[in-house]
Amino acid sequence: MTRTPMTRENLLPLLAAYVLEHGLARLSLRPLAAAAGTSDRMLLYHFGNKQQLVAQLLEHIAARYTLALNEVMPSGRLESRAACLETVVAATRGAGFRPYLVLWWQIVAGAAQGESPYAAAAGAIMDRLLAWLEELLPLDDPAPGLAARHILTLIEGAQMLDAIGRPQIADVALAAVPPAS
Amino acid sequence: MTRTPMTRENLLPLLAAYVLEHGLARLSLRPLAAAAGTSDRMLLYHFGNKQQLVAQLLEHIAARYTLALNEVMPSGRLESRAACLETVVAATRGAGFRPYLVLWWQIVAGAAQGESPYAAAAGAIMDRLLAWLEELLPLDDPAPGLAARHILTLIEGAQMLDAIGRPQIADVALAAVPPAS
DNA sequence: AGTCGTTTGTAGCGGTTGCTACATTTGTAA
DNA sequence: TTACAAATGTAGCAACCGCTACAAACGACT
Repeated sequence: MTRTPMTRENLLPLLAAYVLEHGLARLSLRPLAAAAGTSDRMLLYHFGNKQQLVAQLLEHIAARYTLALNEVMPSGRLESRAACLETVVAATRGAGFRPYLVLWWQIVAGAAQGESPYAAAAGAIMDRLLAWLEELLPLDDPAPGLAARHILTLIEGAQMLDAIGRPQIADVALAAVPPAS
Repeated sequence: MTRTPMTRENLLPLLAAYVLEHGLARLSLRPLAAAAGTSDRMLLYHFGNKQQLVAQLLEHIAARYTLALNEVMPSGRLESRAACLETVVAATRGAGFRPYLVLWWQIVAGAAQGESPYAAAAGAIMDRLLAWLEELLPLDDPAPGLAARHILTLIEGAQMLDAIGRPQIADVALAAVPPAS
């Protein structure tokens, strides 16, 4: 029964799991600590205060999110922009992504309000997603940078419409052919 | 000095103004009431409890939002899909819309979490925006329903990217030509 | 043996939260 | 004038919040 020392690093996954289930909006230290098998005092001992805890948690979750994407996604290039769009949409609409997406819109809301840790996490995730989209596009695409940004914008709009219960609007929009190629 | 009777109806605009400035995420009754010139007890007297207050507030704000759109937007039809996209983006990127957009992403976050008043408000706003986009498209557009949905999806994706501090991505995406017409 | 960082126990601070109890004042209609 | 419901003032409840204080254990390392 060697008790693991509960450093910041091996605490973060437990905290992230709780946050993915319960969201960031009404996060409070005591239930969070209980879920991770500690006390609020220990969280403050390790992270200083709640702000810093949340900031580190956002970094951790942003990293996890891109890892989750890598697992779900094919590694090779696809044959067209349309295939690229379709593949990403199909993957991110899977049931396993729901918790991430609920959290995602809370992060966006925080970023929109100007809270910098949220904006940083959201920006990092989008940058990663964009780079990853470019690697997915066919090699002969005439303008991969443009295409990737276009597809990303469409996907995010569609995900928002999904989130608020208007997937039909997104479906029609996504069925429309993306620009040439 | 005839004291206005402070019914629910003439209280809502004052409450909405406060919420537009301070957001919904950390809304609490006492500061809200103070801003509207009442007490928390009166708010509960009029609205029953906080949940119902927020629900009515969301309805009110959704209505206001579409009114604000109508004021900013041209009434006639435009000559192309591209012009339509450009016009809406320019209007919603104006400084006057910032408070609405900050609130908007909080509503989306609430909707994504499954809170029904938020989903209802968000859905109503998107439906209205969609109908309004269809009326803006040129009469000779071959598929106005499809075009409106496509443009709406793009716009919302772009607004999210704006909100998180990545307007460059949105710019490139919006510069790409929307599908034929 | 002694040191040091980590973990825990116990307890509480001052503040805010949504909400309620009770008594009182107002405006209006019979 | 009386009656009654709407509106308000004052006061407080129990719960929770982030955070702190102080002291005692623990473990690993020198």
